[in-house]
Amino acid sequence: MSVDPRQRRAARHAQPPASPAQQTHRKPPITVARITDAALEIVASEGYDALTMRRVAGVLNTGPASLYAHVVNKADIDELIIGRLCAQLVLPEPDPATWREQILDVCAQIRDQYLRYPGISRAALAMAPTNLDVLSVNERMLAIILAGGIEPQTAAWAIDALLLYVSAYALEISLVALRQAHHDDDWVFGRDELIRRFAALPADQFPQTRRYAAELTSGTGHERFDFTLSLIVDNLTRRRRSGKSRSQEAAANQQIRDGENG
Amino acid sequence: MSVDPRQRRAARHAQPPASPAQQTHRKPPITVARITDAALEIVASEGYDALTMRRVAGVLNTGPASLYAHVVNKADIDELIIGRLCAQLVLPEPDPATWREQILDVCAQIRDQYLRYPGISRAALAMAPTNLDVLSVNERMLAIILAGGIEPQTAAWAIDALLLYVSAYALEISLVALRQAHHDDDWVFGRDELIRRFAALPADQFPQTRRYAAELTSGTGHERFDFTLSLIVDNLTRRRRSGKSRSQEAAANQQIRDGENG
DNA sequence: AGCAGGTTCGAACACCGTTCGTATCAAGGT
DNA sequence: ACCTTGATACGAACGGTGTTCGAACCTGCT
Repeated sequence: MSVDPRQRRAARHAQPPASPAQQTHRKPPITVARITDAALEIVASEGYDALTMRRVAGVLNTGPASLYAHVVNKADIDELIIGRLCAQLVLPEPDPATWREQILDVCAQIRDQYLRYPGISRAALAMAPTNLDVLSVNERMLAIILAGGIEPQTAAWAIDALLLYVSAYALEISLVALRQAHHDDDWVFGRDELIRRFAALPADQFPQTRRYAAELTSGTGHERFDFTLSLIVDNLTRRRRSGKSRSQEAAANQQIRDGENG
Repeated sequence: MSVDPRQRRAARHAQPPASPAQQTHRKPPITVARITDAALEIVASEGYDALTMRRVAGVLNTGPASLYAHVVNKADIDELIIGRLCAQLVLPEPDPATWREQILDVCAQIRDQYLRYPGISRAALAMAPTNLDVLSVNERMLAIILAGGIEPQTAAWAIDALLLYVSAYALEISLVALRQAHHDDDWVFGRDELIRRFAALPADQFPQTRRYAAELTSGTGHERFDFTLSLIVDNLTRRRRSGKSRSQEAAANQQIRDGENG
């Protein structure tokens, strides 16, 4: 019935475990799960740029054409690995008392998963928001923020902002890490080299950059990450609905859209 | 002596206009400026994925090998077009009274430039922060935020957060636009289709997504963009250094956060 | 047994970034 | 005038990519 892998993908969710351990034969069959495993293995060890149809097929001891019976596209493989990655997250039950820590924890988990598979966030950014696994993450994040008493519209946009920033942050970190690993030493600069370069800029054109080179290059750990996420989440609490002062909230929303050029 | 295009790139900045209008011959010579023009033309009309060495060479009526006398890499072309794009921004003189509007305006300009050249923000995300033109933008943004009385460390991290978010936002918008343009109609969903899909999700697993499908899919214009940027910039004012006399600036900021502290 | 349909996969297509070697061409030095 | 020199231009090719085609193969069912 399902020759077309598109129909396969449509029916991929909700699969019974089928028969257990029947591949006593020499060559195990190619499955979507094995393709996903191979792809993630490649990305984890060599980065997203090395994720190639031929490389995946090579891990599975076959040719690239064999994959297209199980997978529509390379974009389909991207969707598979992002889905697997989302499924590995541990999503807490929404708790109104600790919703802030909960949402920050989920974001940190996503970041760490992205960093475990360098460059994979590029696939996450390019993926359509149709996938069930990423929708599950969205659902849980929405539930957590709603439990914090934030307005639905604010919560929805906040989730978008958080996920977008997390992806971009992980992508940037991964790219410099991959550049370092590939060129091995130079052509990419460490923090000291970067400060030296900033100090060597023309003084009349880059006064602030020269003066604050240390601040510009700091944030080696995840300080920048924590900074931005706290910025977003802290400001969310100002817009939470409270039974008393609706006027306060109206003022806050007015403040939102007084920015430029609507 | 400068056969090597790397040395060309090093000497690319600060070029005298050289001899004017000497190409009275039939075929104008290939220059870095013409390569940049051709590349931007391609990206503007067909998107970043269509930016290819062969396409650029085709616009210039030559073969791909001819480009490598002027350019090191394709990454070098990426750097050229991002630099050109940054140079086209109009960066205001820092004004302590309107620093908030100024920084939002610069971000909106960057966003619009990114959207004018669909997918180009991928190149911006992947580029090393060494380029002079992007450093100029950084410098000006830093000066603007510092004029607002924000602490240097906070300002530096805020710039990073803003640029990262703007790039990711523009990339996402560009990608869905390109998907719409390529597949022409279906396989990509408009907002109505998306709401319908959200409503069709299993009720026990996606209660919030089903309930707030309208909020999740709203923000068609740049409302999401304005929301997030305001979120970041508004919360910056809370961490400004409480120091010397900054009366007018304090008044402006008081106006901003009038909803707080009664 | 015979058939049918899903699965595997070698070969190929069109395209990509990049390199090599050669042809072209303007200017400089006898 | 010629020859030399050095930079530019570019056809051809290499190895890699995603994807398709068609023929084999195997498996399960009548």
